Amino acid sequence: MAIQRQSLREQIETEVMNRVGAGDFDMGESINEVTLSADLGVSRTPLREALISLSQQGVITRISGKGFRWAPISERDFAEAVQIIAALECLALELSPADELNVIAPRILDAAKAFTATEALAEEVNSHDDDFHELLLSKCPNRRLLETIASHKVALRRYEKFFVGAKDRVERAATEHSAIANALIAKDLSAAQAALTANWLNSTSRIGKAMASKEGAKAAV
Amino acid sequence: MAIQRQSLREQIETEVMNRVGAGDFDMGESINEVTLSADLGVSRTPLREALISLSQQGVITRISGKGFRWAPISERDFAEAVQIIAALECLALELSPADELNVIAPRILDAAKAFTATEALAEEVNSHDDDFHELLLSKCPNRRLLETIASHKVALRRYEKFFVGAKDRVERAATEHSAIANALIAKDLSAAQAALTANWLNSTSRIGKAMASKEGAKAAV
DNA sequence: TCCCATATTTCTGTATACAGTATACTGAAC
DNA sequence: GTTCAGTATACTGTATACAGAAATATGGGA
Repeated sequence: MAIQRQSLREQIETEVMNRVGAGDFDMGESINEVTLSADLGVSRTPLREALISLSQQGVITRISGKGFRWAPISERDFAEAVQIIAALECLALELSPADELNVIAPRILDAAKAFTATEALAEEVNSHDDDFHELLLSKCPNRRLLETIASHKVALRRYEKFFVGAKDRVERAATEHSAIANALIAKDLSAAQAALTANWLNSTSRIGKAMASKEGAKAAV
Repeated sequence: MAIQRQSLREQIETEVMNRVGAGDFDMGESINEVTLSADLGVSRTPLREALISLSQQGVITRISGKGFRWAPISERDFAEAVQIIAALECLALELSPADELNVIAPRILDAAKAFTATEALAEEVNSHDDDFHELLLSKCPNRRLLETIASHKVALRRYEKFFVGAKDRVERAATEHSAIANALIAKDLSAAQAALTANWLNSTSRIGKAMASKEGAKAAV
């Protein structure tokens, strides 16, 4: 049994990010360390350490003397992160040994198709999406690269709540992911990269619309 | 007058990195928080916060329960970081508005040539190198990207000491940088990207040799 | 001499305490 | 009513204290 005593700081980091994903915090607002630490049932020390870690990942901004603040969200901010992730995932594909990529290509296609089978539960869709990308990059030998990608994806969790309502999300993802997988099966790396980039960049415009409509709904209340 | 009271944590971070660049620490070894904080004349709290920040940048690794450790250096580790930086700087060029890039292209060439004029003082060479890349990316509108690139470059400071002895470094850099600049002047973005990538990847093989010779010198003592 | 168990020390991870700065509030002058 | 000064409060940044886990040293038995 592999009980891995996780440090409080790490637990706090994941818990905070779960709450961020659930939309429990107002992005752009400042963070009260005392309140939050009390809410989590821990002291300020490990909380601050977790917040510093998250600020390095772009989830939080820190202003000297004024403490921490949830990094504001915007379509532009989302686009910036996505541009980086897309480029890095393309690099990861490029660095993956071609033969190993061929071996897993069919499985990647399966993962892409698995989408359509799911019910539209938001969490389940997220999980499938993560699985797909994880499998896609699983043969990349550059571990630092994989860590960097993961780090940037953390920042995107601030936008999770905007995804829940998207009806056509499942179909789109399945289509786009299948395109990537098929390109890999055809041993066409640059086509796979193009499809992968398209997959990411498309999400930007989707988010833009989702944010606009949610903002409208919010204003109506 | 713009006095900006810097937090202790930030000062520690820069001081620690300066010492890393100077080769004051043995990479791969564990970090004693008490000793280091006493040496810096601060308490453990801001030191730990700085170390956490640096661990996010890949300068330090942390093992639960065993504290911090200087991330080991190796040619492979260097190569991993360089692959990422090269890809991200290429992306930054791609995202820079073409017209703005044209405007600064001559200045970029000047910066490339400025190299040859310098004496071979290690610090001055580093500074020129940084200036060149900073100017090159100055028109990139994706701020997150620029921060990410900077973050990865911090990790490379662990290898600074291996650069000092390189005689031909100045000429090589001048040549490679000029190639980048000339491609930009010719409005050939992909050629510029190729030259930029080559510039970075070349540094990997150079580091490999430098590490081998320094290691040999160390073993001889 | 080597190995293992136990004791001791060291060090990390977390909580608490304190100081100084930023913010909010109150009240008086205009 | 508005503006400014002065005071009180809240909060961050840093230092210190404490508990528990690792690492190291000590000693006895094979």
